[in-house]
Amino acid sequence: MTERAKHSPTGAETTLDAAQREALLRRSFIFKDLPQDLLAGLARITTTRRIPHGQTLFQQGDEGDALYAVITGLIRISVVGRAGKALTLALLEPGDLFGEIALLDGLSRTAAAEAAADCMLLVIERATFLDLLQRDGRLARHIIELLCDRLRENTDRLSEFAFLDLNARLAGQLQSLSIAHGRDTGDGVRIDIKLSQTDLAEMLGVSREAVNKQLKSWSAIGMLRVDRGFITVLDRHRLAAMAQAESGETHASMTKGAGMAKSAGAIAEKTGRKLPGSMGPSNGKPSARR
Amino acid sequence: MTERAKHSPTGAETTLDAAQREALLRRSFIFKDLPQDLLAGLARITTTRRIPHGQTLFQQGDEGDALYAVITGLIRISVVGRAGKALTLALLEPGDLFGEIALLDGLSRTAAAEAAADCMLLVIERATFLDLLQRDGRLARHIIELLCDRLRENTDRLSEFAFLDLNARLAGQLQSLSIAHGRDTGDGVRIDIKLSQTDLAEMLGVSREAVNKQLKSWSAIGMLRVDRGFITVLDRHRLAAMAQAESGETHASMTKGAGMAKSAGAIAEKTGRKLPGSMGPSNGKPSARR
DNA sequence: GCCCGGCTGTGAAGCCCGTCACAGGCGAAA
DNA sequence: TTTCGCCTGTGACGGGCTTCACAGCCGGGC
Repeated sequence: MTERAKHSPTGAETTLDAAQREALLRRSFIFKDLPQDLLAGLARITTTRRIPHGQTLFQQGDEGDALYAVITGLIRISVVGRAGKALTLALLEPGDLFGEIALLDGLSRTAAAEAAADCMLLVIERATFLDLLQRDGRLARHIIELLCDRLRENTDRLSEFAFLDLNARLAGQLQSLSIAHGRDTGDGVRIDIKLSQTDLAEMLGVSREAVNKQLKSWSAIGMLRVDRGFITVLDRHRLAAMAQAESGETHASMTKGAGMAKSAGAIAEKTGRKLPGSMGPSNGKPSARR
Repeated sequence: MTERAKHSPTGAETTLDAAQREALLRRSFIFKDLPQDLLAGLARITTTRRIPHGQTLFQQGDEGDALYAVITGLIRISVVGRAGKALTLALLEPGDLFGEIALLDGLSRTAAAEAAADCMLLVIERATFLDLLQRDGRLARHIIELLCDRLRENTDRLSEFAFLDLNARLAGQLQSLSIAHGRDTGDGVRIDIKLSQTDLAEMLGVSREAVNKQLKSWSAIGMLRVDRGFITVLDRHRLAAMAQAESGETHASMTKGAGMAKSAGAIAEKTGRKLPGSMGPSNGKPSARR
């Protein structure tokens, strides 16, 4: 695997030949079944870009003139409130696409993107992409599916904010993270990305201190272990149970038959959060609560 | 204007001729510039449906086999938490489309839809619509714009949850409502839909009591008037100011230059919440915080 | 080595807002 | 008209989180 992209220490454009770029494109479900020739054409006009850890790629409010795909690394998507507090909307991993909204509707970026690790990205310019979009109906279908996916995630997220307390949200977040970035060790699932408690707090929209205390109390009861910034989930059933708990939990036996929709999987040993009858468009990957 | 749709007391299918349906379709920006023949074809296979106030059209988790457009009335889109609490995601008025997500991606409905007033709806069956979607690229473009719009609204909503307290959110909600449903009376803008305080609470994801108290305190200082369930905004500048306030408001002079993006308009006598440079795809209407 | 910046851990104080518990009002149905 | 259900209004109380204020730790740069 001819690694020609390793140098270029400045973090600017790097070289990667068209065939390699095409292979990378195909990893995103959006592009994966475009006709060969279109994809090859697209690969030719696509560029790659390195972003060092900590650098911001664009700010909320910027012009949206490109679409990105994560090749390696981790991208954090976030918005900031007027008091300077940040809310992390998503953590994107290799294979994920981002920046599509502003690109598609031509308005300003809804959120900022920042490298949460050294990243390599694939960049597709606006004009290029829109052109391609016009030419192939299948691409439009895929974009629509992508957007629907996002919309569903957003709705879920909103429900969590509205219905769950810090406790449950944190548990849920840890579940998602352990699915997306977990590595199975002997005694539990270790979340293999370095996340400060501040990072976690910003994902949930709560204070760092509150996260700290909850984490401590859970590691006290042996539900998880926190080791130099890395979290290992030791008892994932208990974690799942926590994630279920509603704020005003009168554990009355669930009024109606409805409402189950979202639970179901989590307990019964799941890898993703898809409904049974579905077969959606998505990646195939479990989509770590972006 | 031959009103042939007034009877059918059962609330089932009503008659409305194809030309009328076509005219209605054209009111949604999604359809408005489809080629004449396609639109006419679509109108022919479209049906209308009446829903009496209070009836639910579909539940969260149902199969999504149709797309709807509101002709008259008001539709409430909401999700429920396990404790039975509801969160209202949107209040849709004539011209608005809904039910597109489940229809497009084939998964289950993300939320429930219920008539918040007697409604007349336009119904487009799944197969019909997908067929049309395949046939006309412009439709896909419009759908994409619609979805982007929704996504932006969702992100905004999420920020509000994360950054603003009840106070500010309520103010913001009233602002939006007064834009979407306000009628200018001599002494202020009256919100012309009947909303119980419970309704308001469910839109914000807070308790009814809290809404009541806030509303009282505002009417005490003359910022608004509450009269038999109808709210009139008397001092909309003050209301806008309240909507700005951040929870942890240290009114330190805003650390960075960024972050303004969302404020800007509200103070300076605005009618909508669009950024200056924008002019998005949206309806034209100010999009009442769905 | 040593200092500095960012992370972690913790306690105190307080406030926002949810829950509970009523009381009263108004409109619609009986 | 009376009743009943739903909406409004309000106070008490408590808890969950935030903010503030430190202290200790660890790693990395000089």
